[in-house]
Amino acid sequence: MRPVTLADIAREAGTSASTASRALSGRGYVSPAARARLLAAADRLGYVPNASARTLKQRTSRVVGVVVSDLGNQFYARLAAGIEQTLRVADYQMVVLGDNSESAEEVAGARTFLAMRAPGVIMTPVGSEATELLVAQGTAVVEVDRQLATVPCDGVVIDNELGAREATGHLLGLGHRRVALLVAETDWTSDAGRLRGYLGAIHDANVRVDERLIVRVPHHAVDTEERIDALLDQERPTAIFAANNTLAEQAWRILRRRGLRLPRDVSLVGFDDVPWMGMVEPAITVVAQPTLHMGRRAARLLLERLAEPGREPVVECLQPVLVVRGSTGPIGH
Amino acid sequence: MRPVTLADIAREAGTSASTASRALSGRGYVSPAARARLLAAADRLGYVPNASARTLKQRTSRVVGVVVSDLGNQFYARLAAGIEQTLRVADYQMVVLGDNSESAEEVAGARTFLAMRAPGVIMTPVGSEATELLVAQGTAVVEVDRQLATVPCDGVVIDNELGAREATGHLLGLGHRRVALLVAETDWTSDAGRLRGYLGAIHDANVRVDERLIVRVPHHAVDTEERIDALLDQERPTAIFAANNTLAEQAWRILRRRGLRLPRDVSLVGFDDVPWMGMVEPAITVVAQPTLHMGRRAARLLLERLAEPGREPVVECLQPVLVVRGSTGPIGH
DNA sequence: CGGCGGTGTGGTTACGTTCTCACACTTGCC
DNA sequence: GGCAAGTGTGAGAACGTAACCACACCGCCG
Repeated sequence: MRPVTLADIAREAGTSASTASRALSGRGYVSPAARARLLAAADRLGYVPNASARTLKQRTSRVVGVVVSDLGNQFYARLAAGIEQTLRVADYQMVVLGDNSESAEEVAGARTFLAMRAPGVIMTPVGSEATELLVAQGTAVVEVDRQLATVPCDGVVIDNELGAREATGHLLGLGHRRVALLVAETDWTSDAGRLRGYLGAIHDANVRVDERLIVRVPHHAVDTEERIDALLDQERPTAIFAANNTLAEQAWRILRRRGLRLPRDVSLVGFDDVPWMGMVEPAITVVAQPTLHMGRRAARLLLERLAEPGREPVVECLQPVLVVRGSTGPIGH
Repeated sequence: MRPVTLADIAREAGTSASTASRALSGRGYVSPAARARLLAAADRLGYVPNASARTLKQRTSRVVGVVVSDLGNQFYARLAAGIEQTLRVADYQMVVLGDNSESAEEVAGARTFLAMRAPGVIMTPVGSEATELLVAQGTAVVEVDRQLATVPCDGVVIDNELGAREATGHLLGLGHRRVALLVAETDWTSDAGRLRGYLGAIHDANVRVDERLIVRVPHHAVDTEERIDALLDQERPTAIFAANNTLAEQAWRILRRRGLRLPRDVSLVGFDDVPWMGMVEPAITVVAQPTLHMGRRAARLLLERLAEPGREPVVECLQPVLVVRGSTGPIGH
């Protein structure tokens, strides 16, 4: 039951371990005859290479670390799916770790990946420490969805500002003047960009920004509903722009519970298209982002960097697209 | 920039590598003074243990392999999320691989995990070969969602037959007699159980089973819509039981496109509750399964087996629960 | 006082692979 | 004929850790 080693198949084929290694890894000279004997022996004995021995010797592994906030969230799951697909065809493995949007867990994850000698890590960053740690040790890092790094590294983001600007502009174009914004209270570039886009659109329309219409919801907040309720009670917005998919869902539930009709009583725009948004009646107007594609792109960027370590950092910015559906309409009277 | 090794911190603290190893791994005698010096040195130098060296030496790793059909499907993503949560607190890492419901890819994944010397693997199996391979090499395997293993191994499933029986019984109780079944055409226990539950309920109600009402949809089928259309055109069922979340979604879309009203024109029951089902109007009656919990349970089962390898295989069967919502009602006239 | 169990330490080896090097043999070319 | 370049092979040394073993010291008891 002891696993079969290179030495075993070398003995079986009557060669040395060196030759066996060359035959199976495909590097270096091996005569066709010897190669054939070795491959046959490996197959016969059911040889499985020992990845840790290889990693130890080569000082790098075929493992790419991925750290996302929460695999349960559709957005991160799709990101991971895209990453996995791309890595798999390149014969890399994906190790997924969840931080709970906690910087400490993210750093712990980084240490884990360093321990595994992962050549690269892809993450939706929460803080900058993890990236600093990794880059300092020579690990390639790709940030996805937002940029927090204080050191140069690759990234894949979408144009949050543009997306938010279009969403808000769409509402303003329909005549809305009291447009509320629900946004996560983070120091992330994603949320900052969406806020900026919102403000920019309002400014462009020569509407006065009303701070009371901007609801900043902290992470892990338990009183999100109360905040939205308060907004509706006190500010009576005619339209709401919910800047991520969970806020959109909560807003939608509250509006429905209150019996408010979309879009007659209030218009709603979300950010990040998830299945329910296209299925409810009326369907939700949303800024859609190519999530799966972002994952694929991030993985590809990482692979490129591994192939060419000296390359200048690249930050890819993808375009979101506003999908107008039934939840938005002209302002009521 | 060479990574810091045990030897480095041993030198720094004036001890041998052996002592350093004992101090940092916590196994064996080390004087408090030496331990303190070593921990300080490790911290100062930024020591990161080399996981591959450890794995090589100990002949086992802290990595658990997970292979699911498709991370993009909410069901598998939640499963993975539950697994990851549980593994993380036990200080194991999760490597996720997607087969595309292809047995060959599943086997390739198994080889990968053997190469990584993963002590255990959790999978939603597609074939039995991968499990056989793994178990033959001494790797613990937990099957989730369905059982295909030909060798004894642990498993976490839900009572598909019961769930389907309740769903079908619910429809029959509402007076439906032409109850169609949409089910995936696989040899998986999950689908087989759901079919059995459907048949059982119909039989119990003394209704004749009409084979034409049973639509078996092959994997990767491109003509699923046509099949459902044909069912509606030719058989005019008054109720449909869609035995997984994707079939439910397709059925729902077709019904809506045709302008059929739920539940007046036709009743619809799904299997596996996903967010949109509770949000559309009317909401979809569904057999809900504790997906996240299944993932957690599977991981826990694996950890238990790793702790006690000789234990008899355990197959945990969780209970689904029928959530009655608006998509089902008394038969029209 | 001799042995004995507990404490603490370091040397050495093994884990399985890849890589470097040395060497042997074959061609081909000046 | 000799020398260079190409082809093929094996010995041996890493890679960084943990386990095993030997040893040295302490206090204690008979």
